[in-house]
Amino acid sequence: MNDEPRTSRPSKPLGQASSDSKAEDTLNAISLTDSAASRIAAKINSGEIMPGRRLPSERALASELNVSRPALREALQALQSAGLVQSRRGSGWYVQEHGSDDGRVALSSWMALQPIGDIIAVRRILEPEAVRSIPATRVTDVAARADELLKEMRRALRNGEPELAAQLHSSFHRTLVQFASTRLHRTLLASMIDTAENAQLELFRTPQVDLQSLERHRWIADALDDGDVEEAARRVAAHLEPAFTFTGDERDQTVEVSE
Amino acid sequence: MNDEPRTSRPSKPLGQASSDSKAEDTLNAISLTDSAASRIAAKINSGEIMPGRRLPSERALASELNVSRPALREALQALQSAGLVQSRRGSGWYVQEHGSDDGRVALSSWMALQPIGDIIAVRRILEPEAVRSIPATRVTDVAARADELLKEMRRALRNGEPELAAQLHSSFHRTLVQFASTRLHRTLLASMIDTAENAQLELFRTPQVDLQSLERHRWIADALDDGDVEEAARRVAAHLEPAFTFTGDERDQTVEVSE
DNA sequence: TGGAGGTTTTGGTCAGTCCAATGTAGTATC
DNA sequence: GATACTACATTGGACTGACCAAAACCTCCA
Repeated sequence: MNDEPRTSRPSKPLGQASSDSKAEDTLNAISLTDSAASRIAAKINSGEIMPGRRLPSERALASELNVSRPALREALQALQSAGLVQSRRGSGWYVQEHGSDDGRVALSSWMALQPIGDIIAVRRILEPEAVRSIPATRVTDVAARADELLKEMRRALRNGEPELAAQLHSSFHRTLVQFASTRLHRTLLASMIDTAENAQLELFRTPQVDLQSLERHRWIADALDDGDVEEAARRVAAHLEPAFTFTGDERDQTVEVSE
Repeated sequence: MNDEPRTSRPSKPLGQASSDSKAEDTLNAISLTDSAASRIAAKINSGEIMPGRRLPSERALASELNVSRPALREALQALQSAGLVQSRRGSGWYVQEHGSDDGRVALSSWMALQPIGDIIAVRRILEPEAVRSIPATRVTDVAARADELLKEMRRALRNGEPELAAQLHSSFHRTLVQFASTRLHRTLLASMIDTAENAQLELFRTPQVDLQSLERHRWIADALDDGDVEEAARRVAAHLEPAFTFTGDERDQTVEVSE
């Protein structure tokens, strides 16, 4: 077949635009898409393209990086998923601003891959701290909202709606942590709470457990009703104690080979 | 499930393409790629395709989801970036196993977008807890390694190698947290420490600050030398106090409008 | 001067084609 | 009969060229 070293693209006349493409060898060995992605990421992280600014158009970038537009688009899509860039139809690709919330999809799908037990364990560290950050002036607000959610939760459980209950349970926790001092703190917790929701669904399907759970949440809310944020934080920690939580990791379910 | 006549692809006002799917409206309104990505993610998260198993081939999946292969590939690439799936050339796309470490690239690039001040603040919560998890039997090991790193750090600073110093600084912190009880805890911290390293570089370039920093790390290591993990944890927290840290966010640099 | 309307640019999507890595079945060999 | 090798089918990787729609830009006219 082709006796040429595999560095050259098949029948591509453009050849090597850069005569010194030695450092790129390692990247080329992987995949063009990945290579393009890291080269774009490098442009961004190095500050060559500042946050908020526009990248060159797809066609321009593609020719600059010596890849086809489809390959370039795959790379951009990957970077978008990672929260590095964002596309605006008809306008261009823009470098994501610092602290923008859009990367949360990336975080969430990543978090979904983590063992639920790990998530609870880390929440046990982060969540009490977030509760401690509730301003004294807002404690009553939070307590009121928590009470409301618990009431709805009880109703949902009575009506045999475990999905709704699980959802309300997530809202309860999100309510508790809404005043975490930094956005990162809030975002991480929100993502972990969301991810845990699915697993918690199991809990709410077993009648005995769901009532226990409700009681423990009532216990937390009581502390808030008293305006005792510190005690509430302690109770949240206790609530997330491994012994109490569902570390379900049932790999033993029947795995059917669908064709 | 969805048998609506979506055949007419061009000239399709994707405004109200679907007559029945209400839940998908929001997705459909975005982009075919995104829609495909979430539909695949749904397949995975719902357990329809278990971790480790193979997805249908690109051609099959594309026709199943009523998108073209390029669009499908963009979606897959995005999911891969998020750590949900992984491709094996010539074999197929596979659902990533739980707890696999490959998603860390996604986490790191996401973390890199977060304000450095936020990162430090969250580290201040997670890092002391990780230090507390050092087993009594391993404290001397950790202490020895920490001492070693500090020595190298001092040498690097004297030799005017701030990059090396920053790197060693990261290693120091990674050493402290290596016994965090869960992988998620370790991964999050590692990612935050790495991200912070770049910002910390600034510190190590200013002679006064670098020595202060060295002193504070010495202070932490001393507690470890005494075998007092609890005290070490407290000192780590103090070390990460906002007042002490560099929250650099200089947006005021000249932004020139190229072209 | 200020819109209205057309033109250009840009991302979104598609079809068709080829290449290379992988996996497999079938054949030849011992 | 077991093993090694070859040929082929499948699959991801990549490219070309084209068209559409949204956005941005520009021109021209009132």
